[in-house]
Amino acid sequence: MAVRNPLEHVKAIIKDKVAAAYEKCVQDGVLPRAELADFEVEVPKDVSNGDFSVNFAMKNVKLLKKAPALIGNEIVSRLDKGGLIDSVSVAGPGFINFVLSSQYYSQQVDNILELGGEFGKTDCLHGEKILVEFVSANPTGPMHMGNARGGIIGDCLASVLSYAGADVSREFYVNDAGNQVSLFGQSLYARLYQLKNGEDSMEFPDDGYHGDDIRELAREYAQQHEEISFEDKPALVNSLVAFGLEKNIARMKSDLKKYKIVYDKWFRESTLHESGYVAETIELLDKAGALYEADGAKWFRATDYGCEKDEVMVKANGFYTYYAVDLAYHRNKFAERGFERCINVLGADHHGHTIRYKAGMKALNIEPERLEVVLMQLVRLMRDGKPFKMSKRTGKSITLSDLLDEIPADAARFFFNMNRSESVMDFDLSLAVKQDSENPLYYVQYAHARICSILRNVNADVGGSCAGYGFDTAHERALISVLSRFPDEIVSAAKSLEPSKITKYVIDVAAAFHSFYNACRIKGEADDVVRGRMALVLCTKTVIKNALSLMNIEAPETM
RNA sequence: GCGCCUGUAGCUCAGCUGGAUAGAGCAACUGCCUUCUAAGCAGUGGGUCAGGGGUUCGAGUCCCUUCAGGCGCGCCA
Repeated sequence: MAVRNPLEHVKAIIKDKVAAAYEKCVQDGVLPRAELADFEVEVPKDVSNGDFSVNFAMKNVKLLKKAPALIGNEIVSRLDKGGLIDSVSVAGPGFINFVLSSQYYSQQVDNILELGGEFGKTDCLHGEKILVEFVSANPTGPMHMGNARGGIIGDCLASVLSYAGADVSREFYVNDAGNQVSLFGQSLYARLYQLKNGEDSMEFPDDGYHGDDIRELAREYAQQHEEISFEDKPALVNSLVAFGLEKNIARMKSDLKKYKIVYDKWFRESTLHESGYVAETIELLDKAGALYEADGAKWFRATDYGCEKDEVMVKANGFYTYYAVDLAYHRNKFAERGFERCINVLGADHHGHTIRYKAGMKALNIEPERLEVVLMQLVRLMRDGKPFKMSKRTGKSITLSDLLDEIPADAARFFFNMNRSESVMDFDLSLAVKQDSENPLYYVQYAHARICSILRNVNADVGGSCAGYGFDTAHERALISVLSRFPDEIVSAAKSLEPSKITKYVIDVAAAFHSFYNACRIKGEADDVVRGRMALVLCTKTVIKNALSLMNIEAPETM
């Protein structure tokens, strides 16, 4: 019977054994009975301290009124070792350290072999329905570097959550209505007019979109429409907006696809207006007594729900604010579509939104904890160790597709998921494109390719079992304990909403493997050694492959 | 002014719900290929965990405070 999370499993066993030993201590009268503080079983940083350590004695030093070392010794002398444990000792400030047996190690290896492609998956989120919204860039122009990072973080986070057993949807919210879109239309109109009547025929709106992509769209529009009449401006603007949005959205989809990001849903803001959902949301707030009128506008009493100031919902000109629409969108996620949790990956410049969303949710009677925000610091682009300047004059900066012209999608995916999202990130283009050890992706992929090479070169009947081989060397054991951690790493990444942990982890796996590879030969060793080590190599391959496939990165057979 | 985030080795960053002598990678130096991929391994040097208080068996981690950097505070989105 395979164990999905072996580390958690063995920790629970050890914990029970310690608790039972304490019970014996009480019966023997060497320790007083007390309501125990919770204690932990953990993997020591320094593996020479053992496979697992328990802080029972330190946690309960006050309750038990004895020195930690003494408590530890009493526990150890009454501990039932069973087949799993080789030795137990007390060390340092009072840790009870466990060294596990050969049997334990071969069990771990067989367990991973048995689970294969399933190893790493757990059901710690047992089917929770979770929506992850990420990127959601304005469709008024091309995507930039911030979107590149947010895209990877969101995509990998979604994968982590589904490995942890959740029912996950990826969503892109398309702002295809509102003020920005109307500006987009005005900009397109102006460029089209200039195109037909000369550059100086019309002044370009100050707050319009100055990028070249707008000119390009106007040109394409002109090519595809023979008769263009400037007389009915609203009609032309509408037509331009529809044209431009479709072009831009299609382009975002294809850029993201190159980046291996595929969404379950592209949710359009306009649908919230068309269905009357925004109006309905405002009505609900009104009924809850959370609205008032002032200066011709409708305000939300956000201060009653923990905000610093109230917010306008309906402007004096009758239009909804961005905030009102966004709140309706969030109500739609929870109330209409039944997501239990929603996670938004946002750039740090949007952090002020969080408290306002939550205030609105409270007023709408939706538990605010169900919305979680992953704040992502922005990316500083570097080249050869120096900040990479983008030209302001032309309005040009590095777009997501420019990035993919320079570096492979996998390298970008790995890099953008290396740091925790809240750290400010320097992204060095010249480093990412280098195919050597400076890029940790190749370090990991190299480990996988090496493994595949071993599998090609060594003829061994590994048949899915290490057949009880003891794994007595430090390198073998270190590798096995790293491998066993995988499901636990997924759980930890899922709980902290931090997919970068998986990247860090897979680097650890590669390091443990390379180390093992250099210390332990396989070819030419005795039969049982060959069988055991080949099984271990297969396990390592499984873990690297599973972790990389979670990140949607290739695991090459040769390099 | 108020709020959020950040500050760990020369550089880029880890450090799990507080745990043992604070760790990797890069850069520098020294070793290791007649045997499974040297895109690798082993080793050396490198630190006032921004500063100062506090909480306790124990603080890089929690609380307070000062300093430094980033960002946000529109009837923009």
